[in-house]
Amino acid sequence: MKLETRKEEIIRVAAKLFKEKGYSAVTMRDLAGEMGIKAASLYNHINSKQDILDTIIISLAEEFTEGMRLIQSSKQNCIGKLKQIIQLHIRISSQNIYGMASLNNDWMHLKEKRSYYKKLRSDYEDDFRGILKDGIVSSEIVDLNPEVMMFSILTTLRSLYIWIPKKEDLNLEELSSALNQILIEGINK
Amino acid sequence: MKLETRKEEIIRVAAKLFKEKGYSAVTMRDLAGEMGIKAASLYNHINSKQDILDTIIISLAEEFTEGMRLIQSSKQNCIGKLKQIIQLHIRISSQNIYGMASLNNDWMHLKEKRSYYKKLRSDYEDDFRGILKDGIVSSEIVDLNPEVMMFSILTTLRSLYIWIPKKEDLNLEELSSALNQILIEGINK
DNA sequence: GTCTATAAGACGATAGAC
DNA sequence: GTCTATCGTCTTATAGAC
Repeated sequence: MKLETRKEEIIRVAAKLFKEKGYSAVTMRDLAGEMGIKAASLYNHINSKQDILDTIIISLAEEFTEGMRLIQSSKQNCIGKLKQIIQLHIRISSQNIYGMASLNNDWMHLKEKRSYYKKLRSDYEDDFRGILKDGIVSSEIVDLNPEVMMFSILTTLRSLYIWIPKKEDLNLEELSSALNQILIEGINK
Repeated sequence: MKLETRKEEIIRVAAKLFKEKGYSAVTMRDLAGEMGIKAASLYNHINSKQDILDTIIISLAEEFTEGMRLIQSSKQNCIGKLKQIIQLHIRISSQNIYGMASLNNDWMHLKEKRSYYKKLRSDYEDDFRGILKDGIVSSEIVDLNPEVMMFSILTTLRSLYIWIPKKEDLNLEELSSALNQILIEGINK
């Protein structure tokens, strides 16, 4: 297991603070204090506050893009792909709880990388929508507005970072199984 | 129809800016600029930036609390109450798209009112969970982890403010009907 | 009700010593 | 790699003229 560099430590601690207060409300002095050093010392490892946010968000967004690429290339039906998407979100979210908060809430503070991020997100949603539309055509899923279906499932998955740390007694296999049922079969008996 | 006071206008415009950039990233100069006046002039109508946020968030949180109180006092089964909760979120969210963003993303920037807000939210979730648990006991809904069911439904409803303005061609009755089906019956055919 | 001027401090970031 | 000192700018908010 590779040791964490100082730069990686800064990014990890920054993501934790960004989750608590949001990017704009976290100062370089806050971050330095949490690291046990002075604010000026941070600049020996990173270029700017903006760079930290860029790194956190873009690396996560690319991870989702790569995950979706693998799912798309697998030969499965709609329900199978949806279950894999649920798995993908649980895996990435549980591995990077703090970063997921920035991805969801602070992407608007990206500058040069903002349009790139929006392209990745938009492509991801296009793939997701395509899977649902295929499922409607093949009669695997109900013929309801695919936009509303995607919205409902995706917002649940995008909020996992809030709930996973609050329910530590709930293991990830149990969560995965419950979400598969709830999101796909519903809660009605 | 009552005319909007200057103070109400400031709060409405502030909520719009808070949705776009978050509370911390919006300056009083931004807000004044959007109003067509100077920043100092704002203080003739409001006490502080903090007060604006307090007003936006607490009034919405109390609206949800009151809505839940009415639903609880109505004699309905679990599914009936859930459908009313869906209606409640659609109604409040569509009437105050901008404010919902602050309620969801900027509540951590409350100061004196923060614990009051957290109490309202926690009570709301307790009521929601209670409805689901009753539904499990009466065999109306499936016997899955009520925490995960609540998480899934509630995060979808709490994110409505993002999606409603993006899908203006989708009217609210259609949205309501689709959400009832998706959240309760699932998407499986 | 809006303005100009300004207080008092916090902000991101840099220079240069050690 | 961290420090002290500091720059130039932006921040919320107030005082007082009109």
